[in-house]
Amino acid sequence: MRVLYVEDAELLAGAVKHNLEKQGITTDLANNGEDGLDLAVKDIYDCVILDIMLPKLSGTDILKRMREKNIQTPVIMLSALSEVETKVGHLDKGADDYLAKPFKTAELIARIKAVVRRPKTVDAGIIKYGDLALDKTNATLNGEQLTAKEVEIMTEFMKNPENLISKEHLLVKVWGEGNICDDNYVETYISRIRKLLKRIKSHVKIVTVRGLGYKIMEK
Amino acid sequence: MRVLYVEDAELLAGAVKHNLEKQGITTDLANNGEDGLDLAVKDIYDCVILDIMLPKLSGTDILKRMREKNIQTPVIMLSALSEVETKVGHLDKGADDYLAKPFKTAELIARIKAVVRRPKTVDAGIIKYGDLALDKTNATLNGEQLTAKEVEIMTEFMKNPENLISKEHLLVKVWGEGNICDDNYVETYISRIRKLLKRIKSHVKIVTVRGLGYKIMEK
DNA sequence: GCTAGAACTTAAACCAAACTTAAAATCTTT
DNA sequence: AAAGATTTTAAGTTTGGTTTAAGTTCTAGC
Repeated sequence: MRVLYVEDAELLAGAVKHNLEKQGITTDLANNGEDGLDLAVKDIYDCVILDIMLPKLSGTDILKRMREKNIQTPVIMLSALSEVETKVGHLDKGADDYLAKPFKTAELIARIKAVVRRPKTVDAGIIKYGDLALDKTNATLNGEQLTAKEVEIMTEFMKNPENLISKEHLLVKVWGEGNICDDNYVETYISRIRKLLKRIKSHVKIVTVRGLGYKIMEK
Repeated sequence: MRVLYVEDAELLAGAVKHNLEKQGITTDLANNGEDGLDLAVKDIYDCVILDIMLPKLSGTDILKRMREKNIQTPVIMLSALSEVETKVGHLDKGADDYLAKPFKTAELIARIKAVVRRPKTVDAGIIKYGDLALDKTNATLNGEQLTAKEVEIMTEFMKNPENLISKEHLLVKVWGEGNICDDNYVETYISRIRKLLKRIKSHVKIVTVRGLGYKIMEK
């Protein structure tokens, strides 16, 4: 088991690391938010423990960025503040548990185990942009069922939000290199997807850039 | 959302019930362990909240009996004691979360939501979804006898409710890696299972996602 | 404001994927 | 070894995503 602990109080961090490792939990430390986010993104951990008050980037921000990047590692938030609202807020923002400072290492270990033991969300192939969430594994956009081609097109847009994507690019990615290219394929599907976006009342729009292609933007 | 709250301090129980219901969470109350266990066994809840110190049967006992009976409803334990060991112990015995008294209702609500949101634990012999209960040890679905292959297929669906499952996945899981793959195996069985679902008048449907696979959903 | 090319929309046709059914083969049980 | 249950095979049918095509609307440049 391997965890990341992002904490600026170095004395505390060292003590916790020592205690966790006594229990066989390898612990990486970061003493500021930027380094923490960096490690959380680069390396694979079983669990990430985030202090909220941190230099450079708060724990809340790290959590947010991680989930944006689609990293679904379990996260436990730590804070000296015991305000209930904060707790509620974090759990809703994608944290898996919350622990108030000061805490006993035994309790932290229990929480880590509980959180790691939970079955993984099957493989969160979810890409988010604006108010949209594309679930590639389930082929749904905000819960609406999509067809295979619709998924592939939306993937291209959502992987490159606000970036121009040419019809040729879509033809290659979705229909494959070999096939004869007819822009009307793309146009037909764009039309259908726009209808869908309107139906689900999304604020995200597919904008046409005449002669060049399309891009998605928030209204 | 519907929860059961087992608590002998009636004043507290009433207040919590009131606050939960304000948030749209239907709350059943029991003021002793026996009634609590009874309700937990008979009715279907999204979450069960157990005080530990209770007349007749302790919260710990209720938890134990529930898990023995293979009821996998999420459980949150409450206690005035804040000893870490107790917390650790309960989490290891199958509780899903732990909250120390006194607590604020907002915090309880956050925990309930977090715990309900988690994907279901499955290893157990009985898996439930919607109005279906698949008993793997007896090979029955709502009492109807199933064949071995039918059980395995339903297991895959019910372990991942509302999630897309491809034919290839089913072929591997049910027929094994080595075998020659013919989608028609899956199709014939899906057809039979659909007939069965109709016969028992279940609200659960197997939905086809053309080109991608199947998923189960409540009508 | 006119025009031509680009982009959009719609509906119908097509065809591979999915469904159903029943009979043959295989495995189990007595 | 026969009876019964389950699984596999096969063939005919249906369905719906994709393609095709035709008509309409938009937009940039004159």
